[in-house]
Amino acid sequence: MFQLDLKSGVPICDQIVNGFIRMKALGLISGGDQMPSIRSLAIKFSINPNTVQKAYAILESGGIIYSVKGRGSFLSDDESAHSAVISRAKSDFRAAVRTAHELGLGISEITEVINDIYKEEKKC
Amino acid sequence: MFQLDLKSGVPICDQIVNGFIRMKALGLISGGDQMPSIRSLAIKFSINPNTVQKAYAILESGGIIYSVKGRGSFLSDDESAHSAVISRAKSDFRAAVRTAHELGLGISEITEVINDIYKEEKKC
DNA sequence: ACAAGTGTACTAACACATATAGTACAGTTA
DNA sequence: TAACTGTACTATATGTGTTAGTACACTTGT
Repeated sequence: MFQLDLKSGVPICDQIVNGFIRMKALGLISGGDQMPSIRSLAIKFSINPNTVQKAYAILESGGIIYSVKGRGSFLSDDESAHSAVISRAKSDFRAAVRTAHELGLGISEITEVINDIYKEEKKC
Repeated sequence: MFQLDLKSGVPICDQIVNGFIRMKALGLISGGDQMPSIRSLAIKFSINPNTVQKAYAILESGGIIYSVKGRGSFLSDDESAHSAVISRAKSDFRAAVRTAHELGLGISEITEVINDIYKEEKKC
């Protein structure tokens, strides 16, 4: 399970959303798996249930999970929903690159950062 | 001179800060150059002078510019201040890459975005 | 049937950041 | 002196994020 950084400035609900997407991407969870209940996750993270609910609502609006009243929330089998979220992440990343470009970062410095973080994949 | 996107969600003061840093990086302005006055820039962009003042305060706190009461604001000669800001931008970009990596974006998708935005530089 | 757990849907309040509006003061320059 | 400059306030409005509390409908296990 992922962790939260309450003082990072990143909205908690976004951290929860990204946490589950990351777990899906890493194969730690897969389609059909039951999500933690809203209340239990709120207790675990010592945050408000409404915040978890908001995160789950975001995940459900994106088709990443589906919820059944009285039963719980489950990870969707729909791979296209997951890839759509990845597409949105790509869009966010594009904005970050654009900002870096505007501030004068050269392509060499950019690729340096990329290679640093993706070094494991490059070895393959 | 750069332009503002009032509906981008990016704070206006940040856009102003980044705009001048970008101009410095591109060589459009250099150390000792006089900055536009707070009021004139506010009129030019049709925004509140306080917003410009906040942007200038950020730039001054970072050593990018210095202000003289009654005379105006001027671009600093201190290159280390500018490089420090670039360093911070690099750090922010690193965080964005890390997020993209965590969400499962492959290096091919990453490089695709990079090449798209830096295409002009690649031609050189 | 009952209790416990589940998602869902509200309203209210608070904190914070952003931006606007207006005013005032101190210093410089022509 | 007039017009410009930066600086420093207060106040207001807006939007977002979070917390708090309540209520309802549904499912599951006993």
